[in-house]
Amino acid sequence: MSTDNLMARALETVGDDGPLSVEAIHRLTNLADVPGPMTIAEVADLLDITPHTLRYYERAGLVEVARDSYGHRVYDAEAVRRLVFLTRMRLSGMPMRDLQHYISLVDAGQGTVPERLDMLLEHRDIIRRRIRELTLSLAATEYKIATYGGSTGPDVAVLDTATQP
Amino acid sequence: MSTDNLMARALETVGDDGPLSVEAIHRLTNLADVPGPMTIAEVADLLDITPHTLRYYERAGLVEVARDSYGHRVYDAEAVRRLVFLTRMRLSGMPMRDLQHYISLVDAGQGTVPERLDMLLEHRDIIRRRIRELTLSLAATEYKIATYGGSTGPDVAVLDTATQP
DNA sequence: GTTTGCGTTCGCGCGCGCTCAAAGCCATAG
DNA sequence: CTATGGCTTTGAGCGCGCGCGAACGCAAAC
Repeated sequence: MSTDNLMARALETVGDDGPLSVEAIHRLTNLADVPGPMTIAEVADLLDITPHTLRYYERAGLVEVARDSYGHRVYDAEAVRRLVFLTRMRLSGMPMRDLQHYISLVDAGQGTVPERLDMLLEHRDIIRRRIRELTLSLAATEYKIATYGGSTGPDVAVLDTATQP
Repeated sequence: MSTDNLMARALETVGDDGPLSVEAIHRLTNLADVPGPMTIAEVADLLDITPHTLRYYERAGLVEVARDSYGHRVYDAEAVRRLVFLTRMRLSGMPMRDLQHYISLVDAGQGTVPERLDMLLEHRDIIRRRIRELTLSLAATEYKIATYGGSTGPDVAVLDTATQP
C-alpha cells in the first residue's frame, strides 16, 4: 500500500495482461472522471499519495489550489486532472524538476505546445528505454533462476535447462 | 554516459528489439567472460560504475577483494562475476539491503539455496510488475502525445487520432 | 619533479517526500 | 456544556537510499 495504488487500479482496469486495447487506454487515461470539488483527503485517496505529498506538489508550484472559508484546500476538476497527469509522470520516473518545467510551459500559454510535445516525446523514449532495460534484466534473472546452481556465478552452466521466456 | 554503460552494451548485444533469443541471453549473461585479475579501474569501466561505487560495495560487505603488494585492489574472476550479478540486480531496482541479504545467504553455504531462489523469484515478479507499470505509463504518454491539445487536460479529446501502439 | 592512479576517511548532496509541532474548526459522546 | 478525537492549516526540519567530493598520502611512471 505504498504509493502505487493508482497504478494498481490501472493495472486491474487494464486486466493485467491484455494487449492494451484502445478501450483500455481510454479507461486508463480517463481514470479520473472528476466529479466536482474535492478535499485533500479525497484527492490523496484517489491518487494514492499522501496529503503531505499534495501540499508538497503545491509548494513546488505544480498546481494551484483554492481554499474554502476555513482555509482548507478545495481541488477543482482542473487541479485534479493536472494532478492525475503529474502523478502519472512521477510514477513513470519523470523528476520533479522536469515536471516543474513542463508546468511552467503550460502556464506560459499555447505558444509552448511544441516544446511540451518534445518533452513528452523524450519522456516516451526514456520509458521505452527503461522497459527494454528491465526486459533484459528480467531475462537475466529468469535465466539465473532457470540455471540456478547457487553462488553468484558461474551464471553459465546448465544451458539445456534454459527455458524460453 | 551515466551509470548504464553495461546495460547500453547489453542492449547493443541483444540488438535492440530482437525477441531475446536464447543465444542473446547467453551472450547477455556471459557479458563478463572474465579474463583474469583486474584493477578497480578496469572493473569500474567494465560495469560502468565508478571506483567509488566499487569501494562502497566492498565496504557494504557485498564482495571481498584481495590486495596486491601495494595495497591496491585486485579483482579476481569470482569477484567480478559477483559484481556483474550485483550491478545487474541494482540496475533492475533491487535495493542494497536485499543484496546484502542475498550475499549473506551465498556466504552461508548451499543450505540457503531455496531462500536465494525465493529472492530471485520475488525480484522477478517485481521486475515484471514494474515493466507492466511502465508499459501502462508509456501507453498513457503516447495517448497524450497523439491527442495532444495542450494543457494537462482534458486528456480525452480526439479519440479518433489515437494510434495503436 | 610532477603527473598519474590508487588508497582511506569524513562528510556532503540530491531527490523526494515524511515527521513533528502548534494551532484551528467540526463532530459526536458523555 | 465540555471533551475527545479527527480533520485541516503552516513551517521548519529530518530521514533514507545511494553514492559522490574533497582532502590527504604513497608509489610508480613520464
